Amino acid sequence: MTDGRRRAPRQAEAERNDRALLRAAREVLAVDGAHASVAAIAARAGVGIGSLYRRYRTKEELFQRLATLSLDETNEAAERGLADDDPWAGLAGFIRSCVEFRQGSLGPVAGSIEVTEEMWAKYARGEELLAALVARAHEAGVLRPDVTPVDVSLLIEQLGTSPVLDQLRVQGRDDLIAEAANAHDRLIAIALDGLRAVHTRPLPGDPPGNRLFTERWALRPDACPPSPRRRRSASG
Amino acid sequence: MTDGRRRAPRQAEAERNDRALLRAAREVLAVDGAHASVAAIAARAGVGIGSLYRRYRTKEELFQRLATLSLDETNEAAERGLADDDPWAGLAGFIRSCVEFRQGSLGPVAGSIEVTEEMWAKYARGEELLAALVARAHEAGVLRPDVTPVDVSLLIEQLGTSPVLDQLRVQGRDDLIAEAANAHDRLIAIALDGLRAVHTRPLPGDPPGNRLFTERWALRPDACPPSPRRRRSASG
DNA sequence: CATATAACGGAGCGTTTCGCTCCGCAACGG
DNA sequence: CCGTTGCGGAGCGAAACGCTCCGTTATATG
Repeated sequence: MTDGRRRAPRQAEAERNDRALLRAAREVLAVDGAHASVAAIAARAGVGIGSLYRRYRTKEELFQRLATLSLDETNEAAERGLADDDPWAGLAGFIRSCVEFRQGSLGPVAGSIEVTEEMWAKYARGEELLAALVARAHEAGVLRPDVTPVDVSLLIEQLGTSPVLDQLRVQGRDDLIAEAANAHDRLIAIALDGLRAVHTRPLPGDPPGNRLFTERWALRPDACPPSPRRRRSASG
Repeated sequence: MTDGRRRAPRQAEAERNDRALLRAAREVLAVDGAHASVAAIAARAGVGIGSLYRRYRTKEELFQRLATLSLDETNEAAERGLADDDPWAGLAGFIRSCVEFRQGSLGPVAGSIEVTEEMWAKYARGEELLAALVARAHEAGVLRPDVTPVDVSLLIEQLGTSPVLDQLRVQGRDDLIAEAANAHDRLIAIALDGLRAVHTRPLPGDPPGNRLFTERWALRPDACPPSPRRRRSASG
């Protein structure tokens, strides 16, 4: 019995492994999309499959935890953005943060994992924060007038994956990765400038609705990727 | 030998099937990335697998043909852009065209198929055309000064896939597809505006080099997706 | 040293998916 | 009738996948 006095060294290793798993999962998801395999995640984390399954009972559970943490990171970034006195810098910093930690890489798992109540709650909170960020930028006159929070969210997802960068990573071309990352940064800068209020021509069509985000997360039973091997059979 | 007089009716059907296959391949690639399966392509084209393999001997051959056609489309779009008297409209139209026909969806197969000499030649031609398009826009002062042709190419690839749109398509949410497509158009408009010369702040870092494009297409034997079942064994 | 405990890595099981082959069938021409 | 030509898809061997199970290794105590 350690009684909680001092962490056993193996317990510290377990914690490091958990963090490595979550980071690896995000990276593999960004590259392989919906087909990301647990074996690839474990390998990338430098951890045995056994350890992964000791921490998470199923692939779905791992992805749910990842999604929850991603929502947390999003909300923290939004709060940091609101804490910035400059409305534009706050919004731009938020977008950059979300792109940086690859918020969008979880998109491919939408519809294939069950959305917990905790996740919905965090998502709703993030919606409020983003709405505030966007509203403040509009009031300050620094954001082009017809840009909506949904536009911003979609832009984050669009920029959240860098095809070239991810592919070079999976190919192990470490010599080109820095250049590709810089190239990606340039695209982000271009897109952010496109959001500025200097552009007065209205955006095409009607503003997109929230359903584009919410409905794709509705669990559809035929979505195969994460858990074809159902643990808990139809219970109720 | 029909000698080219009149196509037999079955031959016309074969041609329609070929076109359907190529279109389906592009769509499936956009959604499933490197893991796109021939069965999915054939099914989406409404064609039997047998017909696919009568036209193309391997999956690799299909993808090579697709890539070649994609390069043709790119070059035609660039020529149309140069034919436009307005330098900005020409460049923007080129970008829109490439995004529209999903030029970027072939990215995931890079490194997994052999690049033919014909493909390299067409690619080189496209490089020249794009350089001319960009140079002309710079001379007219409508494109922000430090944007390079590689920036433009990467932007096309970045915008070429719409995560939300593709996912809704695969989920069969036809009711939301129009809205998602419109949302994607808004992002394109934003990004294009970000390219305009009204923005004078320099882009971060050094301009990206061509190697980001060329080197990823170098065939690496461990890239699994398209033809694990090698047809022609090492015939060196 | 022996023993107990706890976290580790990965071989391997059963299943699914994949690239591709093969063959029976339908549509035309004589 | 037969011959030709293109069609669709069942099914084969191989690979990948989610997950289980077990032998190994590291620490703690005598």
